[in-house]
Amino acid sequence: MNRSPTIRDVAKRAGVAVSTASLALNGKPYVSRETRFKVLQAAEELGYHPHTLAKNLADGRTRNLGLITPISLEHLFASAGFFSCLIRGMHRAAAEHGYNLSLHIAESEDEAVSRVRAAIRGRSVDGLIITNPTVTCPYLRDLKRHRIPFVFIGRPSEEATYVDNDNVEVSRIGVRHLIECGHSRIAFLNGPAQFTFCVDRLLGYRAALAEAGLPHDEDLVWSSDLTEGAAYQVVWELAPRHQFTALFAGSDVQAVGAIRALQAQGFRVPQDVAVVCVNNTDLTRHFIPSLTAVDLHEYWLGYWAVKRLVQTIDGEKTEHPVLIPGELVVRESCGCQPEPQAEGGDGAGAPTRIKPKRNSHQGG
Amino acid sequence: MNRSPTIRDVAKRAGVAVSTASLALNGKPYVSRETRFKVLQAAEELGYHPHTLAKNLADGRTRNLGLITPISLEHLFASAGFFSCLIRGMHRAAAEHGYNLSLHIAESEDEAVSRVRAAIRGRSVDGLIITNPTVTCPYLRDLKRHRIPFVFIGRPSEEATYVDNDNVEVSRIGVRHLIECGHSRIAFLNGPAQFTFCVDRLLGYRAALAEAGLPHDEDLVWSSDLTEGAAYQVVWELAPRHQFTALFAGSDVQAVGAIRALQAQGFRVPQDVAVVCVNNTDLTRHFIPSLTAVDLHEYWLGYWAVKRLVQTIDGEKTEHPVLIPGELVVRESCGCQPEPQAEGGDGAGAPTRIKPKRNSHQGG
DNA sequence: CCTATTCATCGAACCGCTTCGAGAATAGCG
DNA sequence: CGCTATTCTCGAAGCGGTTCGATGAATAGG
Repeated sequence: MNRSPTIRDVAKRAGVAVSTASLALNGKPYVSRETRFKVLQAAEELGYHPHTLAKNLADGRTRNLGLITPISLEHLFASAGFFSCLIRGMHRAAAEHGYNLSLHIAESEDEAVSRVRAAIRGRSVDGLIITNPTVTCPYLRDLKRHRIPFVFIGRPSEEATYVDNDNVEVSRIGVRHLIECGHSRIAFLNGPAQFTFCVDRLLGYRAALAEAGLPHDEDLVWSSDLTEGAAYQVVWELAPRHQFTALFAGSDVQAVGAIRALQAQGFRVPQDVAVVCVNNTDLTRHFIPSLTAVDLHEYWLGYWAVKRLVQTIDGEKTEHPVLIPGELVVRESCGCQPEPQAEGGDGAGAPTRIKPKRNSHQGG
Repeated sequence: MNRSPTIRDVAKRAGVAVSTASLALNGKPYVSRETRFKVLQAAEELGYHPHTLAKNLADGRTRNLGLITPISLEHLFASAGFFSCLIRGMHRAAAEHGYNLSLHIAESEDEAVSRVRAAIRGRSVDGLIITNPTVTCPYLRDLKRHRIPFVFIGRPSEEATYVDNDNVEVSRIGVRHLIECGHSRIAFLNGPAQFTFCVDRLLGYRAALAEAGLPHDEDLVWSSDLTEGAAYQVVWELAPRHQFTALFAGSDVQAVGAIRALQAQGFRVPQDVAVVCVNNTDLTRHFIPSLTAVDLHEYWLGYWAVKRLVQTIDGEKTEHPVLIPGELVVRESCGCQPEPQAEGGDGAGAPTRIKPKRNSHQGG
């Protein structure tokens, strides 16, 4: 009937054996010019296209990459458009290497574990990318026992291949900018220390100060949940008790909470307190004042995660992590631009981008 | 030797034929109680888990659903966290029906077409979900010719199964709220008419006015691109030339552009002009004033799209579209003195809002 | 001129599962 | 008790590819 043509049909039409057809179709050696031509022609005429599943079953590769995402950290994702960018980057790398991306979203860590296991058991993927590894990392054992290639997005606590933002650099860039704007008393509103990225960012904050020969006042290091309300409260409480002229916030949403608190206490932003934050989002673009932010390049995070995973699958040993540099996007909140941006231009008003020095973050 | 056990191993250990093992394992009838037990036990002992690929090849189903997304409309996605929500909803429905989700992102419509074709040829999916169908809809022919089940997200121009926001309702809800706040001269900043959702929303706008017995002034229907800058320009130009006390904006970003323009001209929001917009996002939550918005429930959009697709795959004929209702989230920009109402959802950044001015005494 | 390689092709086995048709055993019924 | 249904089990034939080992033919080497 209308059954789509198989390689057997092609072989028959070309007058060759199935095995020969397979070789020809796949560009393998040991096929004469004419034979190859005959086969290709037959395939063309028949409108032949290989059956993915069959191919995969036969050669034992699924050509599938699984993305495991415990969405419990959803706000982190959703807020930053993180997820979309990440996925796009992953998708591009996957496409470059002929892989497919399949999604495994989990509402909880337990569910994430069971999804990892299901993927392993069903042998439905050649490798796994796991975002937001937690401290416990319960799947690690399974992954290692079954020798299934995997890459984490985000720095895990235990040793494992991972791709992450260069969070030390990220905050260093942000703080350095504030220093360059002339500030020396810079508060840091960090996220909860349970996240490795917050730990790393604190290092960057200190590094920037040290670099500039500025004293480091531990009292200026604050911390709040990633919500606006939490940030508001912390800043509301701590701001009056300290001397500072600038604030570096761990996220766009925290920055907004902080700014509201500051304004409520009579500080003007950026005149009295300059603000720079992490995460370049719609919010930082459209907030008033628009927020100077460190862009995390989530796209490349996803891209390199897949790249790395593919390398692992191909048996290349690449132990050291990939770190994605951040990039400063200067807007109004840091107060270093005399004029507010041109109104009505192309949306957010063209921001000034400051290129970070290129990190040689990729090995080969 | 560490080869994972196959159904043959199970059969052998249970002392039955492979075919019997298969029946037992899959809970099919015509297997005696004891035999079934023996097989299950053997499987358990061996740690047997079926090989997805083999299963799929054998019974001709891939258990894969493809998501085709032309990302050209990325800003639409990214800005609303649209994509993440959509995907989560899709994922949930897919999981409920035992399907897998595989991603096919395209940077252009051409690429989308080729991805659709590739998916069809490779027979790698049982069905396709296609977001943002365009007017031309070039894949439609292929889809129909190959009889592959598909569902659109967004109303297509041609006839086809689709799931969409109930865009007429969406704007009707928003405008109705403004009317209830006492406004009668309500401007509408719509998006480009090339999008079906903009067309629909205009209908809703008119319906709301008509319902309330208010006159409809065509001069108050404006339109701009979905960017802040475009919105700013349009409002900047048109606002002074018309009498109005409220504005309904087609998106969060447009609303921000409009508000900036209004403020630049000396209008206060919400005192002089009340604003309500479509899209409940981080931006609407955290902007000052926070924006009253119609939440689009993208999660359910994704959920129902998959649900519908599965129905189609199962051969149920369900021609009429699924329309997802919107939901009004009242905040400050409409000026109607919002209650501290609980927002639907998980509370990430929900209006546990701390109000800077009025409530400054509440702190702590 | 004869043998050792290399090249080109083929048939068969296989990947791991489902399903079909057939046969044996048991049950139902007049 | 004989005959048809029903229940249970089995072997074999796919699903649509890849890959291995064998077989000639062509080429090269001595």
